[in-house]
Amino acid sequence: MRVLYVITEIGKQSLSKPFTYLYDGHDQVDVRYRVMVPFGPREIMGFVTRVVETNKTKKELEEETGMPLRYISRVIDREPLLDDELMKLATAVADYYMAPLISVLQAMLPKSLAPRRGALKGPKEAYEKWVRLLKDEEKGLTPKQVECVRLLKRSGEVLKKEASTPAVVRALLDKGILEQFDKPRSRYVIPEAEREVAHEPTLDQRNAIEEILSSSHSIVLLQGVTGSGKTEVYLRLSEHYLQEGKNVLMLVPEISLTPVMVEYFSRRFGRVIAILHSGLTPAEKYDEYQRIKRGEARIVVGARSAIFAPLENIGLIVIDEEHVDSYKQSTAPFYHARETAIMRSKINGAKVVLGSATPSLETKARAMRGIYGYASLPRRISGQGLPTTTIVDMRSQESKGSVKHIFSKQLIEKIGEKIGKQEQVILLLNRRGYSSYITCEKCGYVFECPDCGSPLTYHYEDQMLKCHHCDFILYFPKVCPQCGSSSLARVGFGTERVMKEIADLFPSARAARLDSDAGKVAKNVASLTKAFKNHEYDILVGTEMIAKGHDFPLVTLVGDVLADIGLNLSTYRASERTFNLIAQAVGRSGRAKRKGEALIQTYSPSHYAIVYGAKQDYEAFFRREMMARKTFGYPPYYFLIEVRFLADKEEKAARAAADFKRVALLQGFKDLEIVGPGTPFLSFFQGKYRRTLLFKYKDGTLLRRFLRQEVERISGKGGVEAEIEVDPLDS
DNA sequence: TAGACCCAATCC
DNA sequence: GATTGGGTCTAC
Repeated sequence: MRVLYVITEIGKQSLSKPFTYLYDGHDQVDVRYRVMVPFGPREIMGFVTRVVETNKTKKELEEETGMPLRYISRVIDREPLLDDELMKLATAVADYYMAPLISVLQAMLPKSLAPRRGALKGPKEAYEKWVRLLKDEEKGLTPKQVECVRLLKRSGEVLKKEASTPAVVRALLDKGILEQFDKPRSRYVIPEAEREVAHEPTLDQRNAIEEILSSSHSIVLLQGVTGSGKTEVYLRLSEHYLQEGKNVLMLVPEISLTPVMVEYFSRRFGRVIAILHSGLTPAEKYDEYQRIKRGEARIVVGARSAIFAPLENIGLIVIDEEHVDSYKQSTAPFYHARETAIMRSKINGAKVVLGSATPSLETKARAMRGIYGYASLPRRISGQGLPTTTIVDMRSQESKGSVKHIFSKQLIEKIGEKIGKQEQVILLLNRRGYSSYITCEKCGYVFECPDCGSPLTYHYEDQMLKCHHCDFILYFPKVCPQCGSSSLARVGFGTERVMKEIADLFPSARAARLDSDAGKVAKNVASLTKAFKNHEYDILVGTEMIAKGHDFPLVTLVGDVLADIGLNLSTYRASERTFNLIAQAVGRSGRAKRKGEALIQTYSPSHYAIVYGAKQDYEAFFRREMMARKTFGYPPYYFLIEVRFLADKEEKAARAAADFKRVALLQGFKDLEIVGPGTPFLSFFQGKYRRTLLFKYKDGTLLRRFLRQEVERISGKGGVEAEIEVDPLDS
């Protein structure tokens, strides 16, 4: 007889302890195996964390534990689900982020291998489902269905899962408006890129490589200005570790940046690369996962979740653009890929390289204190200096009626000049849609999202009002629902509006737009960037998506249409984000032979994030921002943990938060400040009211234990759910 | 007073 | 997360 300790697939704080089951069958079963277990009246999946062999009978064991024990229903795996290294990593992540271990396991494995029931009907099929439009009809459809129809009208054939939510697609298929068809799965075949002959690294690059390899630190910050050739350093380092027989994990901040990185690596190293990110179809992801596990790949390139790749014998982990927020998962277990990489290197001894032109304050501070090693690339590889930047004070621009111009005179002149010279222009505006909100000029009514209360953004392309925070959408109505007036004003502007202004001002210019609306379908991002690179367009308009990573040699002007967006967000990182975005955007300009220029339009021309961003003066920004962090008690001087309370009644959430704070204060922790109870930006969302408490502390050993216990204790009681996020970025 | 409905405790 | 059972409300 074997006693199995099993954690269940239910990733809830209150259920994160192991349950005890019995097994006397003949199948192989051990720790790290998945099993099906009876759980109350039903059957769920579990994951074995401990096995004890015994000669005792069921009865004796039940007497011993003082509760009735049940037998597991069956064993699922034929071998352990994870190797020792990944299991240790999962435990470390669960521990640090105070998350249920099962939720970490679920986050790190492909759906069909995760410990959850859904994995049983997992996707191992060799094809994938696509949809296309059968008839162009919108009558009698819900807004979401219409949105889907219009997307297909624009994009043609689309992967089923990219078209819309499953329910919407199902409905449209039933109505005969869409048709579904199978395409052979395009297993991500790495394009057999022509092998390049590696050119000589520059002196700076050689120094950086030498510094990283000889550093006694296992974690090294590689700080290099935009266009300084960080990628070449990654490639050279990879070559070094591959030659030593070690493998390489290469992380990029976004899925859309993987193809570029894959191309660099495949040109240098051929086909030993695997790709891992959440944009792959389930079948592709399963394939790649197994391929890595079988040892067929030496290099894994991917986004956040690729930090959990089952790659063995890793010698090097690179986190490119380590400062980017998307490395932090915004749902449980809320892990950060950079911190996870560091945990992994402690387990497997790999070297971690954190690359950035504008490192996060945390990373830079640790490098300066000697906790991390440091290497730098101070010059651009082209020999070009950084672009000349100009800050344009929009307050002094003439007004056209009551509406401010979107473009200053200076920017219009510059755009004309550049496209006249057959050079390219990037216009950055970190806001999607046409106008930021719609208001009635008669009664002042503002269209708001009924689900979360934020204003709805008007989208010209499909004539819809959309919520940018949840997935609510609505037809653009002709009249005000409050007073019936038809004078609805479109206030504020987004990327769609910029496109329209460009079309009016420069009718002959070829302009393209790239944001997450246009890039909804993954292939669009790749084809648009490629087309722009080939000079099929003169102007590229987009959100921060276009500011990162890409190398467009013909771009000599970057215009930041409104740098203030984001500066007023209620997060302690508002300045850092604004600075990063400006610095990254400016860095897109003049990367090749021709000198670049950048123009920053703003209503806060003296804000330090904008001034230093325009100058790309990272060091000055760092010093100034560190002062602010120290004064206000934020990272890297203090650690943060946010506890959120969700309930169906506002008072319940508020009461739970207040009670929690009172209990916490009674503990008398030193150097602890509790901010709140606060009302988060989305105070009502998905049918739940929210309140938050922010814990700011220096030494968390006792506090962390208390928080975990207390959250576990109150969670699920009195209709309130509590949730912990360690190191929140948005507080 | 039976049936509908809601909530929250329980799951090994 | 899903189920159940108990408590309370409601309609006749």
